[in-house]
Amino acid sequence: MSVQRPSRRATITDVARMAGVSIATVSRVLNGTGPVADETVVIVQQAMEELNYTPHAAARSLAGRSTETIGLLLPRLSGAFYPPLIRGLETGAKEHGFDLLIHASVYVPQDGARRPVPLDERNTDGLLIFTDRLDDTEINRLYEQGFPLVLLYRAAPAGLNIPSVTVENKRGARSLVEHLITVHGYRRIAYLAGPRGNEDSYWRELGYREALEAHGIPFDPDLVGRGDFDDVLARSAVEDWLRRRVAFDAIFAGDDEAASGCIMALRQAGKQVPDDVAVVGFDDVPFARLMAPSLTTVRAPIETVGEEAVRQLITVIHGGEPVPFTLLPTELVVRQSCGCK
Amino acid sequence: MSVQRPSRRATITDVARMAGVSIATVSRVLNGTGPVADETVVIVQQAMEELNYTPHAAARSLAGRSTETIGLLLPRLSGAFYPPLIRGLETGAKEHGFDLLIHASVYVPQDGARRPVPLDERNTDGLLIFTDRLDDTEINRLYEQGFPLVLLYRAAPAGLNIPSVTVENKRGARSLVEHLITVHGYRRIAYLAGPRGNEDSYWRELGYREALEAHGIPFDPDLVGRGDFDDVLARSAVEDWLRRRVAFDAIFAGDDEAASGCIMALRQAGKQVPDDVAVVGFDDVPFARLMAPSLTTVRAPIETVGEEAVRQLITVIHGGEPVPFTLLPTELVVRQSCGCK
DNA sequence: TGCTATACTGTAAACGCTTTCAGAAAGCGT
DNA sequence: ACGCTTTCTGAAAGCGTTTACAGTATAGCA
Repeated sequence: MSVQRPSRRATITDVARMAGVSIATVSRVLNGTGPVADETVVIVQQAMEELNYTPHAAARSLAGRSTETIGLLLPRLSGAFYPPLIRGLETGAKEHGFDLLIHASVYVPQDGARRPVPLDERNTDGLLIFTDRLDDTEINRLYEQGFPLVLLYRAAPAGLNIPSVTVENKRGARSLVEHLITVHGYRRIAYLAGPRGNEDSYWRELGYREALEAHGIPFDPDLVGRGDFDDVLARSAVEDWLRRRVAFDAIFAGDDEAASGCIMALRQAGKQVPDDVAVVGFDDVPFARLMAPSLTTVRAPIETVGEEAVRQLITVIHGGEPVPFTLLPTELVVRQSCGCK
Repeated sequence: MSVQRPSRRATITDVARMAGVSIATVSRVLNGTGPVADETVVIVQQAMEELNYTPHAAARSLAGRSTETIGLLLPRLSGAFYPPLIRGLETGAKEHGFDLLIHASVYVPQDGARRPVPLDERNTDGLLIFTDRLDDTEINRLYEQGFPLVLLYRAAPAGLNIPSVTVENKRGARSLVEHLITVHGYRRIAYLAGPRGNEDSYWRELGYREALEAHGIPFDPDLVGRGDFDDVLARSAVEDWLRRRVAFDAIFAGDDEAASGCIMALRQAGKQVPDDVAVVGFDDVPFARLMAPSLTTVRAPIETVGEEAVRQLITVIHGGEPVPFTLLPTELVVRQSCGCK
């Protein structure tokens, strides 16, 4: 029985010493680079086993090897939207033998002592960037360096050839709003926009406007509010409308999360959904079908977006030619919150 | 206008060269260690600014400095349970100036070529470990090394003094089941357990049994199934019961996620909830109130668990004395899925 | 004036790894 | 016996930091 020293983690040197070889040889058997005698391989492997050796990732990447890890940068993780996305990403990553490290935090623009992003070209092999998590100058730097990047739910900045994957927002929104107009005859339809600058929101609003226009309904700026794709904010936005006695017979909430906020606000105010006011969302997150009333929405293949994004990223990492722009189809899902039954 | 070299990231050496000082000095102004002439500080800072310098985290931690980062290890991120937890963790981390890095992946026990966990004592200052994400031997190693650890939703392995934070599962479950018994008169109450070995599930089942016993209802093993805290699995578990014509008048689904699966299964089978079968969950995730029928459940302060866990972890990191075991109170939330109105 | 303390700065080692280079040993054809 | 490959191995440099250590001025003090 050996003395258990205050177990420092075993290093490559420890393994080398125990196996009676040089660290170079250990490195070789570890990575399968260069020829090593079968006999030596066995000895080294035993030593690694014995010492429970795990290579030090930081040292590894410092010494210039790939990390087998991809990073995901997003502003936050709270919300029903993210779980399917993450699931897709994980599925994709696992499939290709990559690890996924996630950093969720809002991007704080240029303020003197800004924190560096803890996930970058130095500890990952590639980065998935969700919406506006990283600003264009940083994206530029990474891009010019040739670092593998894939954008989620946003297009690449002008001139940069960065693959991006998103969904058919405009088309989905348009068919959703047209459903409200043609099937239910609503004409005062409100829209709750997402966060400022958000691309999804931009396209959804465009779809909304197109639908109105196609049916001769004038666009009324009073009927556009900010829900920020967030239940709490959407709720207060609707409360505000109610207080100001804005008249509407339906709300396109921007996304499902916001839709749930709308429903809470309306219910609180004693309005029936969908009888008094119809509410529709976007995304078809898992709980949409479980809501009361079940939510009419647009199915966006969130999980597929994740898988596809990873696929593109790994293509880039392997030096392949990615699909520059992937637009996944959306589909209207009619349930009850629009007035259908 | 200067020539734009294929922008390699600036290193401390670049900064030193530009400022005309040694790298030691740069390091000193960077970390505020050791005395540096005010004048020099300015010059160095300008150089850093100019070069857009960011220290290389991996190199830093290699050289033995703290990382200002804490890691979160969990089996997965999909499910309504996680967003509030993450939110709590982020709030806590941000509050203390730490970054949070997340690795979500099931733990694969001892199979020869097992992947090392990409988050450990070498790139974080401390680790938050959710349920059974890491096995006891690894926890042991980290612990003996004196590495800061906090356990979420599980107690420390015997003998190890690792802080852990969880919720009053047993008490919550008991009051939930007692509600079903005393208020609604149900006697055939089924229970859907969580994943094998899961502590939450263990205590909830204990609470369930206590409630039965306290009211003279014999425990029937046929009424215990596996839902794994997952909607899909819970759904098929219920379908299985239905197929086998097991009789029950209420289901305690283990958690809210599983409850939603139960409701889908029952609805599919033409059963009314709560009229034919009552369903209750646990956790009170955000969508519980929005479900149809709205879900009777137990409010577990998930977000608070997160905040508290970070607080403990950071206490340990700073060398303080943590609270060894934090048990947060739960509270019965009566809505409609139990039969109340 | 010379001495010592003080303020500042640079040199170099170390962290754990990969990789280039060169050398040793063994096999082969002549 | 000779030289040439081929196979295997080790020494050492380098990745970007921190930090002990060793300076070098400068100021203060006798």
